[in-house]
Amino acid sequence: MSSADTPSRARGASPGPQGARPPAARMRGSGLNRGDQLLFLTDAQLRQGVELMFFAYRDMIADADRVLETRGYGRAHHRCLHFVWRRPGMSVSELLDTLKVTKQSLNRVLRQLVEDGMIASKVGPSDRRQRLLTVTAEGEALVRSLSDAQNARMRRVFMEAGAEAVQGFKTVLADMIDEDSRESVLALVNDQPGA
Amino acid sequence: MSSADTPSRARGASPGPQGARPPAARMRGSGLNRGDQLLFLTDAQLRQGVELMFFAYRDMIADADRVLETRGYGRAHHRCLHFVWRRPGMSVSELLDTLKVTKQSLNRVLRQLVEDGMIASKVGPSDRRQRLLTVTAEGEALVRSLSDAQNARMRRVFMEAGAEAVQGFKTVLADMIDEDSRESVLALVNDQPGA
DNA sequence: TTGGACAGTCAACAAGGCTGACGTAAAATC
DNA sequence: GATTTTACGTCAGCCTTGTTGACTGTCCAA
Repeated sequence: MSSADTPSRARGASPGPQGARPPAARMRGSGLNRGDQLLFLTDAQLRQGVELMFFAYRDMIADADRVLETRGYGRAHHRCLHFVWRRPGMSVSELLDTLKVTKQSLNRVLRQLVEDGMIASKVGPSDRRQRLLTVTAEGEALVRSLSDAQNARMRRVFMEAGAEAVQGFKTVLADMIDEDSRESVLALVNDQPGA
Repeated sequence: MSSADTPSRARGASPGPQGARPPAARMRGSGLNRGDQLLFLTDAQLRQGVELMFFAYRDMIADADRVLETRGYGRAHHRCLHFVWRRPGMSVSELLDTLKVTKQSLNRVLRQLVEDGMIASKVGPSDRRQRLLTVTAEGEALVRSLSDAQNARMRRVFMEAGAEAVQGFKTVLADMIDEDSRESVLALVNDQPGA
């Protein structure tokens, strides 16, 4: 009620009831009037975006959770392991920056992973205050099984949705990242593992 | 390395380095060969999808967090409040189903919200075992300020990305939801607040 | 050489998940 | 009518993962 159907700082165009799944209303560039153009900016549409993020993220993360609990690890371990794998040799503070948690919080899981032989930590050659992190062979095996679990879902979804939808998906998500960190985050995301 | 560039149970087509932001490679339906068609299904592309979900979700949730901490509430309160607002008069067990947490976990935050006068709980008229939940005027004001915070980001993103990208974004997220619950979740998401 | 800045560690606490056990009332079933 | 099932609340205790505060070790510049 109230502001739910207002045109979001833009213009008036009531969304009206739409079936449980809008059948890919392929609106091409120029074949629509001003009202249609802004239809996707109503508060109801924005709320749908937020809610979809919640449900999709929850179910996506669950795939990895099932693998993690067999090892006695949590999501924090997963994130830590993943990004060290992505950027071998990164320092603790670099990892801190990408994860945006406190160093004390990170340290707990990092210590476990090092003790378990998943991550190797060695003193930086130029700056001996730093600990440079790499995943061990065992750690890489775990990373692989974790990403396999999540990739299976992604692969199915991408396949069903098609290349064009995937492109839109990535465009929107990239824009959603905080502007301050967007450039560096996208540099990490788009970095090829083999390069 | 290793399986990172393999064509994902499909075919071989190496992605190769691509600039920090693929400039909207608008591949229309039929103007591409088999290799191009499957380019978006490489493991590297799938990994990007997962990572983008992580970063976008993190930054999106942060908007609401800033509002919540001024009230002394957490994300659990937010979720609870939001879905009661979306489905006024829902029972505790219905809320349990949508949130997928245990009743003990929910009960802790729900009790607080009722005590604080954000949510009203009254005995069900037909089944007196049930507690039917609604948000109070005060609760609705909080919901509003929370969604305002998140909608601001969504609005900017949707505006910048355009209707077509938003369509793709929603298609992919909807497909990402567990198949068992997808239908009921989408019914909730697509339900118009005013209806 | 000394004081600040930085990297990382240890300790304690809080939020919010979880399981298990138990109680109570109401509904459903036998 | 007696029994079982369901809906909900609650107590107790555990775990993960976030927080702040206090601390050590290292580097560098005044």
